[in-house]
Amino acid sequence: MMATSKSEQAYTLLSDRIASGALVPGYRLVLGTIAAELGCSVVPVREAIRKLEAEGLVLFERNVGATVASVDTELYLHTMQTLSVIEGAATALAAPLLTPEDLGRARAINESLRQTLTDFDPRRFTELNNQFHAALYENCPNPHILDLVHRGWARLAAMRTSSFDHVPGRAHHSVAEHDGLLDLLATGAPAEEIERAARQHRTNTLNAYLAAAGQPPSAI
Amino acid sequence: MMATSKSEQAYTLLSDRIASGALVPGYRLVLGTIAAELGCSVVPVREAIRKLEAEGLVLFERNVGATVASVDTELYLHTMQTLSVIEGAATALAAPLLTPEDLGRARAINESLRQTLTDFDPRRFTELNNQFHAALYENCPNPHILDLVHRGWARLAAMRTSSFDHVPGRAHHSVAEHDGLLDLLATGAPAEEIERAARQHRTNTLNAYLAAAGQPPSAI
DNA sequence: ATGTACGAAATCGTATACGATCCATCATGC
DNA sequence: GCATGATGGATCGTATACGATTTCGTACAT
Repeated sequence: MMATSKSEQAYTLLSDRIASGALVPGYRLVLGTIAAELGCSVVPVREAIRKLEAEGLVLFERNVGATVASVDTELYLHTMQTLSVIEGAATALAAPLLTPEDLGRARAINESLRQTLTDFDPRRFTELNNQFHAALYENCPNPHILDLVHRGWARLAAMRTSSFDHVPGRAHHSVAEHDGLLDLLATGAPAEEIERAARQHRTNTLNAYLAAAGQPPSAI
Repeated sequence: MMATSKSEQAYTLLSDRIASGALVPGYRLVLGTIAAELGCSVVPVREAIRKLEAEGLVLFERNVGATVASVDTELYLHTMQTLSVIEGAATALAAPLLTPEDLGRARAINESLRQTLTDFDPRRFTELNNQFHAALYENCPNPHILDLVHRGWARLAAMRTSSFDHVPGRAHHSVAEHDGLLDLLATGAPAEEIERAARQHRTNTLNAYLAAAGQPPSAI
């Protein structure tokens, strides 16, 4: 009858809205309101919020309520740093399993990225950029690492604000670095080298943000 | 009146029991039973289980129920691999903040470890080993990474089985590798080098397990 | 004007209740 | 004997209800 439970529906709904930015950080999540909108009672909504809390997407205060995790520059940058580490590992682990078709798709996506550079649209760039990296690490044989990458992205998406959407010139470098990464993968470079390159690519972006925030570059 | 909510009590209770091994993997968590034991209704227990599910400690199947995440050799090893990556990064990031006192404490713990080698007790060794590593990475400036390390340990503790408690000879190597790591830290080696050493140390343990399971060593 | 006390409204936390679903057991037919 | 289908019990999923707690506005005293 019902394919998914109401608590899962609530979880998906809220999760999507936070990721899409429809629910801005700091927004107050009132149980009754959400329940009314979903056409259910508060119990499933509470469960959904508990899950979101465990993932760090919302803050839950006893007897006060839940709010979308607030934008915290520091946390945002820390999450990026974490992601650079995890995604580097994921890419290295997935590399031996990449088929020529996978690489071809990744190259095609990167060409699309290159085209967006002339008429830059941050949202589209981010979207394609995610697709590019996902293509490289998606068949990582360690599901645990893959899960962490996905969670990391969810957090970043939830916290993304206009102030971080674009660092001038970074997009051009990014596309070029993608080329380098693809070449490494095509030549079957050792795992360690791939990991270093993938992480460095992410760290470069992180450092661009850090520099914009007047902070020293990442130590790793 | 009530310091913590019942759902948090339930969460803590179950979390502790799983970590301590009192609840073995595969154990069926029946809402009503747990609720009765806690002296509360099922609603808070459900919330607690949702949180545990989000952390990967329990499996939750719709209309069927929750079970403690089952022992899965593959998942166990994957979690170790993940931890080697995260903990390496955490150690590298924490290294510049280590005080001589911190290093002294770590050395003392490693000496305790060395002493246990003569009359080997796997449980005590594991406990001290955790203390040693925690001393090195505990003041990692990236709370997100630190959180992942803690969660990784919780998962490993929850899944630990007798079959993985001990790989012959590994403990001796481990203590020696600790010495090497301490020396690196004392001389203020670059972050990259520390990360590699910390990760390699973990990867060696992982590979010992993999070898025992007749599998090839980790690629990273 | 500022701070405090109080009361009302909003919201949370959880017990209870009951329908929905699943699983095990047993009966039935082949 | 084995497959198939019915039945009862166990368990889950969630609506509802109500007490507990916080928050906010208002009145009052300083």
